[in-house]
Amino acid sequence: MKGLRHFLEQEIRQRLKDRGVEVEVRLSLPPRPEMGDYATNAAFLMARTLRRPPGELARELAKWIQDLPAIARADASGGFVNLTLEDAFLVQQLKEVFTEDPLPPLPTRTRERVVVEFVSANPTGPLNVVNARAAAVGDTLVRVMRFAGIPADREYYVNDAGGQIRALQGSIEYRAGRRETLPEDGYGGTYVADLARALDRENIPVAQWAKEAVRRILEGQLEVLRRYRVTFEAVVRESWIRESPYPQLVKERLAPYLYEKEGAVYFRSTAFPDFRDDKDRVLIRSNGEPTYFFWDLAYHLYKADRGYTRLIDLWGPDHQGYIPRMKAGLEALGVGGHQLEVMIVQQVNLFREGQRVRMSKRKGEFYAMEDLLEEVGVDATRFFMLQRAVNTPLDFDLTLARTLSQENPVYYVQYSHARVVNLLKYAREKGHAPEFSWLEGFTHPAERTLGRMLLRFYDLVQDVADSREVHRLPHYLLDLSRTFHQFYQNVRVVTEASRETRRRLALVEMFRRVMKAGLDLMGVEAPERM
RNA sequence: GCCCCCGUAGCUCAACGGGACAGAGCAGCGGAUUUCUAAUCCGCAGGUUGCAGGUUCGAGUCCUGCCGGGGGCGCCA
Repeated sequence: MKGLRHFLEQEIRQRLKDRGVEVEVRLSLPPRPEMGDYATNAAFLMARTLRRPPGELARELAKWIQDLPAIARADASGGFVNLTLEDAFLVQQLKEVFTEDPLPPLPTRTRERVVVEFVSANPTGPLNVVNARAAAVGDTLVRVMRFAGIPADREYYVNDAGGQIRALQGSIEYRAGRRETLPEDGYGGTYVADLARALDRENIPVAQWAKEAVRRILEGQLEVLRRYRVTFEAVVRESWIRESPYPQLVKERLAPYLYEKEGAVYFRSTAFPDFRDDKDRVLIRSNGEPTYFFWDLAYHLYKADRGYTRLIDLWGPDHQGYIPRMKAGLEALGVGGHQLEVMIVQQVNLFREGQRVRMSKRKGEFYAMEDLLEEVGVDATRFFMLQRAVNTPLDFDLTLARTLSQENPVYYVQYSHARVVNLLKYAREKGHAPEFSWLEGFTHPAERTLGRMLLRFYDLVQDVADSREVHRLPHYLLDLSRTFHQFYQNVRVVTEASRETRRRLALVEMFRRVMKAGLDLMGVEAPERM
């Protein structure tokens, strides 16, 4: 068991079970480090059902578990039980958990198969900054899940059919002077003019323009994403879905929930109280054209059909109201509405020199994802995008992200990696290599603090994978960096004393591995020098 | 009018099933360096968690109402 906390929780749960007590023991960090390594509120939880005072139960609980080999001390404090771990146990864990380089992912621990769909921008223009946020989150979530032993894939959906494509066609025609007016819902960006010029010059038949434009725009989007270190296991086109058997399947399976009104076919989404849709939804318009909702259901059925048991979608805030009908639809399709998990990625506000940057100018020009990568780079962009909980709006400070200095958290973290690499290199030049087996205890408090922080890594990875709270990863790495910098400040590693040097180098090497693994999960570079 | 998200230090944000004295970074002030990289470290200061009630042994977290910001309420996608 690689997660220290998860391991201890199980140990304690088992011990209590032996005493005839069943309680979901959860360990947390005590408010102040001197109180111990972990704390549990289990006594409070037991108090309710056993109808006994928590303080008393905590003392009893402490007595029951204090002789566990991992535990040096268990102190009851109020209703809490604070645990201090045995140094020997911590060291043994460190040596066991961090032996391999690079750190290996956890073994598969579920039958679930996850597909995360994100960005899925319309192929009618360049990617924007919210797409950059969704890309960072979706990609990192997949990386973390895989590392945590949950099979997961990335997917990109292309709406290359329907009204917007007609609008694109019309917009290009207009820009090429083949049409009097811009369509009402047309696109006015300069990229449309560029496309018009190119397509015209290359003598592409006018009827092919939209198709060709979509191809080029999509390629451009995927290229920007590749530069951002995001690739997809699958890119699925709506035009392909339309030709597939899935639309027919949707019609058949939804039949019991369909009715006609005013010439249109409605899906009775309100028939599923679990998902609380306000009203029934049109599936087929009165003119015979299916709605976007219909094609989207077909697409999601296709996902389930490929063996995915959990469908995670990252949507923009303007799609909030779309969730209930989609879940109801999947329920009716037999996929199960609860299999769909929608993460709403909130907006991104750009600031430069403290001033709000207007993202959309007139004529369809806007600050695009490419501009962001060019201005602040991939590392800073990914790091900043991952730092906040996805369902809260994000203020992105371009000036700060660009700053090559102390106040920039990206460099703080990267610097700790560069520093540790340099330290190991220096040691090697002096003839010292890390020796794990010589690590038997701690000779300085900062060593223990660092070791304890390292052992949180696999716990964190599992927590992030389960909770989907990707922002906890950069926060942990920031914390871990701080701990390492403190260690570095307080503990001289390379000295004349060869044995002490080499056992300290073992701890240093473990830090390097964890930091490297953590940065990899975020898709952020781990520099060797800065 | 109804639905969803957000409101925590001057600024940007944490707070892991409701848990202990609400924590970081930045900005501010004061210190540490002829370094195994100072892109670092240490210290000081900074709070009625938007407001008012409620539930609970215990609320930033749950419930109700209100205020403020954002988004949605199409036979658009």
